[in-house]
Amino acid sequence: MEEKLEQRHRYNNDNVHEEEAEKGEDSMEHGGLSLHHGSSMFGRRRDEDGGGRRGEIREVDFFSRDSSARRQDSDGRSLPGGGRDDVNIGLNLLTTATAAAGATTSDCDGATTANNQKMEVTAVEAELRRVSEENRRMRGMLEELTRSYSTLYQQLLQVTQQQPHHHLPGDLMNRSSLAHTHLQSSGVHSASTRRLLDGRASPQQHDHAGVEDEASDGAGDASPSLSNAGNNDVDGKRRMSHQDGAAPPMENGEPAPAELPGRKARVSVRARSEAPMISDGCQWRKYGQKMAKGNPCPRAYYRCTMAVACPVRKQVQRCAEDKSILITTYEGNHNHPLPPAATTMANTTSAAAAMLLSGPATSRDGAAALLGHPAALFQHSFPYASTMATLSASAPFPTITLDLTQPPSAGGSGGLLPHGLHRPPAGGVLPAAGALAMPFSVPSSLAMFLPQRAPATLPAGLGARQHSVMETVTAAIAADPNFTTALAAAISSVMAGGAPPQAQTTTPRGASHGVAGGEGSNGGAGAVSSAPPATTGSPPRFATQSCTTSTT
DNA sequence: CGGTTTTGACCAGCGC
DNA sequence: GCGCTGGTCAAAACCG
Repeated sequence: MEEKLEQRHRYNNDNVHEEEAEKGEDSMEHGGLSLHHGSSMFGRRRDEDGGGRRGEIREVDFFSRDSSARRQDSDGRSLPGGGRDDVNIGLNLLTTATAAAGATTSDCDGATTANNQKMEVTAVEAELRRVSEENRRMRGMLEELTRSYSTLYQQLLQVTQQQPHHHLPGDLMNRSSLAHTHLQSSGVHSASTRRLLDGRASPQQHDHAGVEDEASDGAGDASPSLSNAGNNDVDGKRRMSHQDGAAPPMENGEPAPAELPGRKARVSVRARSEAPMISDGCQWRKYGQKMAKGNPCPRAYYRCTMAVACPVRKQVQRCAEDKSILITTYEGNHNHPLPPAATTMANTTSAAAAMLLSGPATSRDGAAALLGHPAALFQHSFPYASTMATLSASAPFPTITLDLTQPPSAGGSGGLLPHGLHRPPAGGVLPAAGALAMPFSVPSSLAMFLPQRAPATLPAGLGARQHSVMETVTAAIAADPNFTTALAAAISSVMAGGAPPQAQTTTPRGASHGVAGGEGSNGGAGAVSSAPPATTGSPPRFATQSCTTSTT
């Protein structure tokens, strides 16, 4: 517990440092901002309401003044006396009455006082009535909101339920994540709902999902992670030894995710970014760097450090063909709660990984064959995200590539186009940028993970942050014919703290940050499994020293 | 001082 | 067996 707190604290501090050093915004802040933004959707409304309410209360408290002001505004001239008509009239009348009474009876002081008190009581009662009415109205609004949420959620479930069973694993995972996010965000933890979600899991996925849920609960937070896909192995050697197909045993006492033998999924996220790093909401530590064959830019290896034994790793490398593209490959499951900023990407990558692993393919080549339906599944989950399931000829793991290099603007209609499945060039897990260019635009919810997009796509730096939550929602909706699903996804991202507004670019630390060419981070992927702290903000720094990267 | 990055060494798998 | 490659380790350097 204390460890977690410490880690979070550290996370916060780090983010703060990064922000201060770089863009002035860190992932945590993103998280915070995201939350703000996220809540702003409702919160703003609430604020407005509150303001209105406050205004109303002020009216009550300073009624005469407000009334006067209104008068002046509407009439265009000041009506000092008239402005107080409503309120003062009463007083005047009272005074008049009192005076009149006084005229008849000289000892009216006691009566006057009594009348004043009576008036005060009446006023207070009236105010109480008004406040009560206000409360009733607010309660109604809350109920309406709750009802709307429930309805939306039900619709989401229905939509996802309509999918063919074989699509369930990934979908379930995604839905589960969404649900968890929603539940967490709304503070509603319905056991029945969870059961419903878990129960829908395919037999294979069911156990895993259940276990994961439990684990997540234990952690006090859902931890969408890459995957169930897989590779929980903490160390590469173990992973290597598991390549024979044996499912990873247990990790941290947690049963390894159900995964088809011989398959280890990886989720690769391609994001166009000139920035050194994109933050995916997680905290990473670089543990190695290698020059990869066929790519002038070194490949950096990162390990998630948000939890002591988190098995999630990621590789960051710039695309050889297009150095403006960062390729981040995620592997493994987070065994810890993720910050809000990390959930969206985590959900996305989890779904992708699960989809890849849940396919019928039993061999590497077979995996390629399975790409068809997973893509469909993924599209269902994230219709507006382009996905390309690719299988590397050289990699022992099936890899699905999420291409987020297309500008959101292209997306609207593009999202409706069928996905193309590509086989990566031999010898490379990651397809060339050109070859992989996809017809789909990046969903706003995911776009937020892109550090800095090409000028055309997103305003660099702070500008990107100015995207509103509503933009995210509308973009998602616009990109998806399925309103419910899109809305759910958008809300999920918002509630998860992935406020679009912040371009989550991780800021590189120190000189390493920059990447000129290097691998920056991209965290985008992180989301995949990790969504690191996003740092946003200030203009990216480019270090000329190396192509590699940075941490998020 | 503690955490992160750098970087050369080491290990394992694979193809020839 | 050897070389290549991918991936990881770990000591030293670096940084806040």
